[in-house]
Amino acid sequence: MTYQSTLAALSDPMRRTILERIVEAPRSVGEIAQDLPISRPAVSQHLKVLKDAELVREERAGTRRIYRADGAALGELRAYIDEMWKAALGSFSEAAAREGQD
Amino acid sequence: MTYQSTLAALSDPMRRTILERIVEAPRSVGEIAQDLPISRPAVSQHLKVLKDAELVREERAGTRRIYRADGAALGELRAYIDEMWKAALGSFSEAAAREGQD
DNA sequence: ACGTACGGTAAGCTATAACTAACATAAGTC
DNA sequence: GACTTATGTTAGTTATAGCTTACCGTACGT
Repeated sequence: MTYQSTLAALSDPMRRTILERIVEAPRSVGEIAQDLPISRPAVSQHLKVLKDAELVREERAGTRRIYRADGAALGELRAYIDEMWKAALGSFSEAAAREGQD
Repeated sequence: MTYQSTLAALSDPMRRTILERIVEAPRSVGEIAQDLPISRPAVSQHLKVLKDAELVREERAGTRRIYRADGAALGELRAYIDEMWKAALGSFSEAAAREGQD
């Protein structure tokens, strides 16, 4: 159930946008906030959620803080989704087979 | 951006529990509600969300409705997570390499 | 030491998600 | 056609997520 925080973090579109920027390249809070239609504190709050979910790591550089993507949490979520995906496909192909047979 | 509804649906723990049951085997609403600590209408509402997200298909059988897992939406989400995961690993290994080099 | 830049924190507001209880609907049963 | 079973729908409540504004802390430059 480690992926609870991961899924909760990713369910917000603004947070996904932020994470996508960070994944593309490590960035400071200011850089991230610059292009977004929300205030800098709002970005800070989103970053806290991402950091708590371990989707992102904070790295201090003087007065700035650089945020960098962390793959571990995504890896766990990936495994979970993958498992369910395979199981769901099985359920679906069963249904297809049954329909074809009738 | 098709995975917005998928992620929103999966972000709720109760909904994940419900989906996991359905993935394990197709079930009726009553069967699902039986083991859960929430009311049957609540289950119905969760199922609506799962159905709207196309994580689940409804199949009528007399007065009952059987819910079955649908792999398509999970597949799309899987691809998205996978892409980000790879990119995040890249970002992380860069950092590791940089640390090793210093 | 003072000023400035960068960013986290707190308080307060608003929208919405998740739940229950009560009602509505639809399909089999006699 | 009334009765029952199985499920969706509506109304109303409560908790919480996400936002903004205002404030606080910390590091660097002079």
